[in-house]
Amino acid sequence: MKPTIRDVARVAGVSTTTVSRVLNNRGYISKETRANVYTAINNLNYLPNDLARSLFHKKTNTIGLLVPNTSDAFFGELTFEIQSFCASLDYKIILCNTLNHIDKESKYLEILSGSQVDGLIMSTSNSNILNNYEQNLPIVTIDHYISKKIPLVSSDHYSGSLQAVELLLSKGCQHIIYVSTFPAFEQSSTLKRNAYEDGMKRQEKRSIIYEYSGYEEKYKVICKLFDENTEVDGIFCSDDITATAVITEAKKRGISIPNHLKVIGYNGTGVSQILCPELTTVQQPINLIAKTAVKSLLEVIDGEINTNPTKFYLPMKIMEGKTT
Amino acid sequence: MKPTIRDVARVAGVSTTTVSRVLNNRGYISKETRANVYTAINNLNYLPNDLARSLFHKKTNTIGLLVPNTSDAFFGELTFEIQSFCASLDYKIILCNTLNHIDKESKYLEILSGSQVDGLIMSTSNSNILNNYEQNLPIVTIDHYISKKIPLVSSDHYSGSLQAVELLLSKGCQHIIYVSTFPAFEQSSTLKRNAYEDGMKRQEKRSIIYEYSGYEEKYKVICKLFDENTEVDGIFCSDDITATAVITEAKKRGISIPNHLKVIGYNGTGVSQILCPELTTVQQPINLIAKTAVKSLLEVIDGEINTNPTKFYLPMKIMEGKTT
DNA sequence: CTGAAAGCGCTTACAG
DNA sequence: CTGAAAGCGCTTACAG
Repeated sequence: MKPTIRDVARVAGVSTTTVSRVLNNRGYISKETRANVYTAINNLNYLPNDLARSLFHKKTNTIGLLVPNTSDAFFGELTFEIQSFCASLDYKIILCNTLNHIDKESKYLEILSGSQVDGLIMSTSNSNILNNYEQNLPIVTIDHYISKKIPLVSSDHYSGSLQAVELLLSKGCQHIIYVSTFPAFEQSSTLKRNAYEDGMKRQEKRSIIYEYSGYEEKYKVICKLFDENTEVDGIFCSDDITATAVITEAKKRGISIPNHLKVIGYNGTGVSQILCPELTTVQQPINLIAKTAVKSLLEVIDGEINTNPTKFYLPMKIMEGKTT
Repeated sequence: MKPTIRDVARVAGVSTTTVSRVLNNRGYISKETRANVYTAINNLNYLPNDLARSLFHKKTNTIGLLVPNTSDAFFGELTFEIQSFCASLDYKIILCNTLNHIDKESKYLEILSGSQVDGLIMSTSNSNILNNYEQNLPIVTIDHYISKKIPLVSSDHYSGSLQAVELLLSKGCQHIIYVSTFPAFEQSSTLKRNAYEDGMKRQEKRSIIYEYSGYEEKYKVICKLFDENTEVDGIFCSDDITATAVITEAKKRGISIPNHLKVIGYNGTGVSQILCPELTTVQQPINLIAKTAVKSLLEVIDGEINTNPTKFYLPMKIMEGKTT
């Protein structure tokens, strides 16, 4: 059996109160007593039970993190950054992969509430379906706006996408197409699309948009795009993986990049930069997103009066490679 | 304040004992009482506090997961698979990214012990440095052998690597080189390397090995490899990212793949298959690794007598693309 | 079928 | 400087 504070008290010949005070550096303790307690702790290999502490304090120093899938490069990195930053602030992370399934999300929410997490960071689609249990739980969302009361942390997708379109335009592209996943799960999709359309409109160019939902459909849609737009000379993609697929198809068709066609991706995760360093992409500030989300969640948890704006739109940066 | 079992008892006009029995479906309860309790629960929006339950049962249904970094595609996927499978078995995951730093590892181990996790899944380098606290904690490691008592789950790296070498040989390669990260952190590196050497020896071919440790060094080493071995016609890489770098450099030098040079990577994660579908690679059965690790951990946690072998070497499969 | 009591491992007023 | 007591929110023998 694991030793408890009682065992320590017995061995050190003091009360549990005293042991607790030594442990928490609280009140006055004679040097001798303190020393005795510490030797007992060491001899017994005693480690305080955080469950009991949390129960008393009504604070677990644990945060629930909901993401769709850590296999996805963006979320894998985001999870890393959030967990690492939390650890530096003495918070633990309970990780939940929701796959954007509404039933999983609400089950996880219930589990996390039951686990008495101090707060929630959510970057998952159906965030608006909060159980009653979460009414008073501090929450911050990433990329998914829920309500005025819940802080939102997000890349400035509109501005980032506008930069992409403007880069293509400035390089002389005349026929720029936007290819995207179907904007069902991601609120950011709408922003990207709007930015593309606005950017085109300003230059009095016609918007051409292709959207797909599944894997096979993606390939078909890309082929269709090339078939139907032989004059295309610029493609802005909603993510790097799509951009890679576009580039592959273009090469297959003998279209030279960046001479005849310029391509820009989106996200700029570490993996895609390593695997496709040549890709020009709009990079999300993942580390900054993580830190901002954690900080503003902790502000709510610590009950700091929050008159700050509760939306953060973080700057995106174009990483220019060789595809533009 | 969150309602407690006491509030429910008060509202339902029964004792907390009775509420608890309703909650846990234990003992006999009259239909009427049960109904009353449920309406009280619903009206109050009551959710049991798992902290208190865990404290009593000495069981948290929580597992600590230590990986180097979820940004890495392999660990991002592994984390997803482990967490998802655990969730289906009603276990939570506390995630820790160790970056293979020994000090972080041992700090996380202490935190997890304090959190009373029921067990640990470790896939991190210094696993042999267990604190005293973990002496009796059920542990399973992935890819890092610690001792006979601790189950190890691993891909069959030796056999997988041998397959790779044999594939290159069977395709007629005469000068096969092995490029790898410096085998400091990964025990698997040694196995891969041994398999390469054995495979070469069997065909009476000379082994040529290049190893690097950092990012810049990788690039230099790859260049050196080509400079020093103009006759190279096969390269087996310790991971897909290295393989991609090799391919990029080969193309730059005008070496045609797979005609003049065949390249095989290692890991076969989802991202690299999406971003570089043409790469031939030795794929790790990530889903199987996750399930095996979780299952054998739960066996230990559930105290099932374990006369089973405590090492699992899971089969790897070559995914043949267009680089061989 | 139901409740009072003790206890899981801690912490903190309170009293001395 | 130190300890006895109550309590965090549960559960489970035990008794009726």
